[in-house]
Amino acid sequence: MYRTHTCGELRLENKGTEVTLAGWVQTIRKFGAITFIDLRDRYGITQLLFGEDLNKQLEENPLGREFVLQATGTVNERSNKNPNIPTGNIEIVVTSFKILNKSAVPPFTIEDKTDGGDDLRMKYRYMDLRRNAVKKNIELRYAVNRAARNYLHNQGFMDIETPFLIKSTPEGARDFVVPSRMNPGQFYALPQSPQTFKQLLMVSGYDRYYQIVKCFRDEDLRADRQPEFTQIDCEMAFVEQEDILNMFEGMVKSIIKDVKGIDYTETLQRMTWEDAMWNYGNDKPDIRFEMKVLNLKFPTHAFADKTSPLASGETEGGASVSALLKSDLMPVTDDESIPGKISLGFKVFDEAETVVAIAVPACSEYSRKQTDELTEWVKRPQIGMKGLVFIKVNADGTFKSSVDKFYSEEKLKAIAEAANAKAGDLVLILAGAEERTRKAISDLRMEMATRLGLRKDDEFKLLWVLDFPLFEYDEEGNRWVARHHPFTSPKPTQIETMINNNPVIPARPAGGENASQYLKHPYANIKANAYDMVLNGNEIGGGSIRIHQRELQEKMFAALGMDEAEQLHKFGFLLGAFEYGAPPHGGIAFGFDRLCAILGGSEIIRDFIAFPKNNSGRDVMLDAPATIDEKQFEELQIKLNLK
RNA sequence: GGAUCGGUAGUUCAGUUGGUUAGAAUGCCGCCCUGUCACGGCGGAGGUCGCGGGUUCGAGUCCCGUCCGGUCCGCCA
Repeated sequence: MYRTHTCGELRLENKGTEVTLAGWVQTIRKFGAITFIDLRDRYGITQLLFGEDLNKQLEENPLGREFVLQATGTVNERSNKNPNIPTGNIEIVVTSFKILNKSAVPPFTIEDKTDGGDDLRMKYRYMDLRRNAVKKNIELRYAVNRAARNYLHNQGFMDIETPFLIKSTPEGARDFVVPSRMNPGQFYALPQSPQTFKQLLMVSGYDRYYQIVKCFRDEDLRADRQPEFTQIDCEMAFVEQEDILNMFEGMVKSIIKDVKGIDYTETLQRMTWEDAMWNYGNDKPDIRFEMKVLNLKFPTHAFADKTSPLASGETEGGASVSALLKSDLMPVTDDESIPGKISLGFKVFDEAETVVAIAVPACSEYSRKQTDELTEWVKRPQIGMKGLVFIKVNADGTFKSSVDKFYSEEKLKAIAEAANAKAGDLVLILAGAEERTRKAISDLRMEMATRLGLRKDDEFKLLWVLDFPLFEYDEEGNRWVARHHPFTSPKPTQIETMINNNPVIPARPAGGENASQYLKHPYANIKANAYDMVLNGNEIGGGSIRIHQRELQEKMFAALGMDEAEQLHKFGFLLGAFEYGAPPHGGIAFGFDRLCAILGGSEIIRDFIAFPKNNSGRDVMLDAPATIDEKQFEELQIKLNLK
């Protein structure tokens, strides 16, 4: 027997017991005659005391960090107790010990605050995983896994495995492909998700399915994106959107309760996609803080139902304009060559498709240097704005703005008030093309919140975002693509629109700065029966009510530019299944790694995966991917043609 | 595909306008120490400044190329 107890369980009540522990040497503290050794395992750390009588043995068998050690001795009450660890009241007075295995000197310290950099820790991940900081992430991951399984099992869901070797259907993400030796020249693809299989399971009558399952996408990586990642994949039959929302709101609350001990009792806010874009510039808004977006000028084709609280009813080049944008300090000359176009007097706002603002709390004291720095921040290529307009709402009630020469103080005041700015706030205004500007104001909002410490990683705010557009326009391919996926059903009232309109869009006029031409097509306004769950500004889950009739599915494929032959080749099995009694169904999939990371107070999913890949998709420990043997190429009848 | 930051001792980093023998902390090795738990004290070893080329009397420092890593944009149905 290697051990009688773990290194985390002995307490004062075990005093006098003879025990044997096994673990890794964390630290050695030598004091001439006596030696302390902290012995570590998965469960904790226990101090071993080596007395004078063992000195000779220690000299003959010198210990080092990370040696695997077995020690037998008696549990003793410490004379100097350590309140920082659970076993701090006791120590083991060692009577005999055995080195089970030696260790080379580790390249970094196995401590919470390690001295090792990311790259090195990944190369020696098996040692990095010994560190408490990593271990508690892996433990949290397992806790989330169990919580999800418990909830779903109790709700009657069945875990059913689906295959990993499937067929490539190059829609959306790039597939990882696997050559087939038995079928030379042919390839499997690894699933980007078990989407079609879970739909087929609904057709088969397994009306509550789930799987915590690996998915694969051959796309570039990010801090929150890995080429292989895990989803909590779920599907239900005989459900409407409402049923799914309630079921999975329950699941996430149950996970938060089990894992974090937090009773998340409030019903999740539901926000339409359009409201999210309008008020936050983002389809996954972080609602832990306010700082909502004020729309001063916006393209009416992008927000059919929206009017600015300050809209004067005037329009300019298809955009709705707040009267506040009209300069009252500079002469206004209406450009009569464009019917309906109104000149505002301030060129930057004149030329912009969209003008949006946020009020940043308690930043009116920003110095010139700080506002300049913010301006540089929005001008970076990643944000891509040409500049930043600000209004300082001073504590004494005065206003100071970078556009003082265009706007009277009354007007600045009215804008600031409309943006909900209080005395001491700083109003930031961005102007430009719709999509870019809206993304920029969202990025700026998040950045300012981060700087102000408003994004607390121990606070959790959930949200449903609903009514996504069904289609998105791919300018490069000059075609519509499914925003969610091609199995998502449109809102029933909009099926007509989908059927009765030609998906083809006239080519965009050359040199047009306005990239949102396609937004004017009827397809742009078709909304999907789709929903995302958002946690602290991160999309943690998304799903939809699916199409379950062959006719509509064919229409959808056709809208995405697939002819009949292609449809049958890629998805014939699904279209066939829909002819044999497919029930109405829908589902959702949660990003398991991401959910774990956020619950762990991080956005870096790598830290919550035992053996992750690096930014270039490499496993630096295995040094994979790698070349394969010539023999393997021969068996596969594959020749490299590297460029 | 693109942008950007970084690569100097085992490790984490500093290294000024180009200028003598490239530093610190930590780790490692040795000696001392009977109550430490970030132990302490004294001493020691440890460097192809990622790699290749160039400019220069002289390059860790400047230039070009390249490799590796981080972050982001594109991409991620």
